[in-house]
Amino acid sequence: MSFAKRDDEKEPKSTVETIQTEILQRICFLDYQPGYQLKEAELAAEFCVSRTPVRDAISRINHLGLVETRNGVGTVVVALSAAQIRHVYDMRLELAKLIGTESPREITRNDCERGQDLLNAAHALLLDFDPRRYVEINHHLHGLIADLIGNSVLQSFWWQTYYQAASTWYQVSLQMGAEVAQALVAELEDINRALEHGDITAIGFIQRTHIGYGYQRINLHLLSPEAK
Amino acid sequence: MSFAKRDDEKEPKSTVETIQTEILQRICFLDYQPGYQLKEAELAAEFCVSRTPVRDAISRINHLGLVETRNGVGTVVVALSAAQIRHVYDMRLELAKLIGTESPREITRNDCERGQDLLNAAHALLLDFDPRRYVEINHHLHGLIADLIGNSVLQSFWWQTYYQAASTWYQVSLQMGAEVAQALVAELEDINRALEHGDITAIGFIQRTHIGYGYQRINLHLLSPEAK
DNA sequence: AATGCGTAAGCTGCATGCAGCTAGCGAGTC
DNA sequence: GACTCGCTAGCTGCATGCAGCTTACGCATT
Repeated sequence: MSFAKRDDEKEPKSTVETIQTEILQRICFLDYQPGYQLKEAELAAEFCVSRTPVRDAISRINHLGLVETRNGVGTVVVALSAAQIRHVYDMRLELAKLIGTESPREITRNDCERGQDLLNAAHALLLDFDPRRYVEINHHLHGLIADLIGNSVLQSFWWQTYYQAASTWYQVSLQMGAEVAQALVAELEDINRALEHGDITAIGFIQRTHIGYGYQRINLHLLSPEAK
Repeated sequence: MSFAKRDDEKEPKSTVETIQTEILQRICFLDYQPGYQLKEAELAAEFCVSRTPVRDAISRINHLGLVETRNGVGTVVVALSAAQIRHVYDMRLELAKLIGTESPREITRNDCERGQDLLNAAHALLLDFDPRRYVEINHHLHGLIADLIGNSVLQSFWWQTYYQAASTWYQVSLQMGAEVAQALVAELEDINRALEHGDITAIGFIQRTHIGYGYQRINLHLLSPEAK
């Protein structure tokens, strides 16, 4: 099981993996919005490589369903339908319940420190909100929790649904602004409490709760934007 | 969500997808056993294409964790550890429970007929057992059930765990012989009953039950072969 | 002015050649 | 005889060129 990608792991990643992660982040952070056309030659020039590794990276992202490549046309970032977003969130709700049960690993002192760092960063966000920073903190929080999952298959699935859902978060944060920061602080406080107690099962349920909240926000601000 | 692969869909598949499916089946059917070294040039010659599409196909299979590519060495079929097999089965047990709940589609007359065909094929297997035929029927049964899943993310995950577990089934069928055919007949009888009643939730639980039986067989015959 | 067609530009899919890496074998040395 | 070093065969990673497909623009016709 090797597809649980992390962007802060220490070992040097291959060229293709680097490009893949970069493109993925640009999609999640909405640098590439739905409908944007990725051109292999363009990306190849930017990363100073040939089209071959770029093609490879895009081909892998295809598996997540975030882009669609058509011959003679190009690779476009897909706009997930309301039904697909619901499917992703339904699965995340179910997967969250399994985090605590599927052979988790022990919580270490290091985990607690990472949680505290993230909480501090979230507090800073309350004073000076920045959508990109918000998504970055979310990203690190996801990495922290994914690391606790012992079942490698579940870990992989958890990452896959994360990437599929991430861009919607960013859209919401653009519309709601600092409001989402408060929700993030609340989530991190809950999670830090659970980390201190070494209670992974609780972390799963906390995640499940806040995923539910997040989906409510998406329903209000994306799928029914007239209610804004 | 485009990675729910089927080998019997009607639309013409691209070269890369064809090669990918073929290699995947060879791994699942143990034509390529763990440790076998896939050579791009060799496969390219066999499929009468260049190394490029073969590389692409192998790269995609990498996501399933079934092969591992190392520079200068080659691509070898990995042997899943006992822990990984357990992880896959644990996840399949959980996913099976969701089949009936995550927005399934309606059961049609066609589904029932496909189920009957498979049952007949399984009955034939009782008289003249053939391990490959056994796996093929299992494969079609999986396709039938995966088609009933309405949640595209769950459908994708269901296929992913299927490919990760399939090769272990084949190993067991080689050791147990006709015995597994009886289990397959029993499973298909249960599933056909549920199909006739249009009860998808039941199908999920039936799958869950028989996945449990399958894991027991694997524990007996693969992970503790001395108990044979 | 509207419509149909042809053509060209731009993109992806694939083939091929070369560079870099790895492993294994054999010669040389202690 | 055992061990070490170097070389070579074979593989993957990447660059580049060409063919095929798609789209859009412009021109001619009605």
